[in-house]
Amino acid sequence: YYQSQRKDLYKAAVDRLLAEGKAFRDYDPPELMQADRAAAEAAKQPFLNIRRSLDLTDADRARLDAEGKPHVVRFLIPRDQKVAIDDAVRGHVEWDGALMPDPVIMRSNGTFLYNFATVVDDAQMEITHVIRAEEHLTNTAVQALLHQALGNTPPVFAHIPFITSPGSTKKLSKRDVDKLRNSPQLKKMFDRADEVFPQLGLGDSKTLNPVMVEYYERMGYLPSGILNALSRLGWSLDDKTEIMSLDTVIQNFSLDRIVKAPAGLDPEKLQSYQQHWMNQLPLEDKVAGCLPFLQQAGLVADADDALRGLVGKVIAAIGDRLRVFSDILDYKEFFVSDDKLAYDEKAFTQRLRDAAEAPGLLRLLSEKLATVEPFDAPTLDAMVHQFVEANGIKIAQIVHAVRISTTGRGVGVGLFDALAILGRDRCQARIARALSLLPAQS
RNA sequence: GGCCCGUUCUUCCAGUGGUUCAGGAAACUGGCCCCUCAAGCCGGUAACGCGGGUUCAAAUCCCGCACGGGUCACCA
Repeated sequence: YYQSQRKDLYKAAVDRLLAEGKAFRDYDPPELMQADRAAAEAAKQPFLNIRRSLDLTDADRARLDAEGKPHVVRFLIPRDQKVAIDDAVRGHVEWDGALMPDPVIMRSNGTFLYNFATVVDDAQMEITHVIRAEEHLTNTAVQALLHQALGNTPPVFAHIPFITSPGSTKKLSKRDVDKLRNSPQLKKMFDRADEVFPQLGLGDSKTLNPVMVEYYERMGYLPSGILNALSRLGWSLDDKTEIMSLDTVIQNFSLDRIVKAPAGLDPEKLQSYQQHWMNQLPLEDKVAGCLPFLQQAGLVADADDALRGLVGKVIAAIGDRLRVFSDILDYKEFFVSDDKLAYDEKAFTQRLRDAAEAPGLLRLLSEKLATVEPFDAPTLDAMVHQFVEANGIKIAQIVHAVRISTTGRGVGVGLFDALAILGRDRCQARIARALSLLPAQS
């Protein structure tokens, strides 16, 4: 709906109010009003507009109109009256009409103000509940009075708390991005944006950040995770339930369990809900969710069955380390060619360069790889343990060297899973390449 | 500044006069497990803003104070 389409409705309501003496045409120019306001402030008095135009006669108004003098229409606040609503969240809230300036309801150009249009609309559309953020609570005084003047049955109002910035009590606002960037709670999310979005060609945390809904979508968060986190902000089902699906929320939601105090977004907790719902997802859904990220990053080509199979195996190995779909980008080692594998310098040095016996053991193990049959994780696991025993070494002495040489990293999925996914040839090729990068030994 | 709203662990919630020396989750932390990182399991730390009332009994009701927030447009 557009206000511009409903002008006739608003006009009729204004005319009625005017005819009934519940509104008046105000010919005072805005500058005069501002001066009045400034004077009131200077005198430390609460501001109330001066109703000069109320003394105008019909003849005065006709003359002013003939002169082309513009006017607005103001709603005449009953200053001898109190207004009250029974808010579904906050309970009984009262205001004193004596303290409320007369609000403009129609501009001098003939258009209408939100605070008025919404009242006309709500009545005409038979709205039963107005549920909105707490920052609108003050507006409700005027709206309630307007409903009363128009003879409407007012809707039930429910003013729910807004969401605050993490670690703050202030309304979460896009205008504060720069401050938020440095907040300890949000810093990780900004940093992650800088890691992930450039790979996807989406800019960085300056273009997409955690105060924007799009951030979560582009980062590969699940709607169910976001929804769960948001649902638990300012509302609860009971004293225990944390994990909730949309259906659960729909079935159980009630206004009377909404908390009154504003709540801060907690990225850690969001992450925890997200993790839960990601773990619930069947493997094929995870594959479908991750593939677009790999493609957008240029790591894989169009999806065929073979690629889906590979991605499925990788995701299965990643397991619960996959929190959001874009996390798949942390496992590039499975998608790059052997000669393009990058090494984590620190791990490479610690596990290969500085580990005196590592190269020798690696060479031996690589030979063993040739005979592993089938080349799967359990068999590899057994073989390595045998190898460890046969050589009288500790498992740590070989495992890290294998990991860094085949995956390029010191951390990652289970080593035997990684080896099985890569397959015999690629494992041997990668080990050979890593060894070739070490200084020649006698 | 006026008006309005709010105030339970670090955070998000539970609690509507006694079954609560306040319960759950996240975070943090100790341990187990372990090829790394996670996850998982077991355990731990940690709160009723302050002051007055009312009552046999108050986190829960009342009053005041303090602090925090929202809002004060011919914006929506």
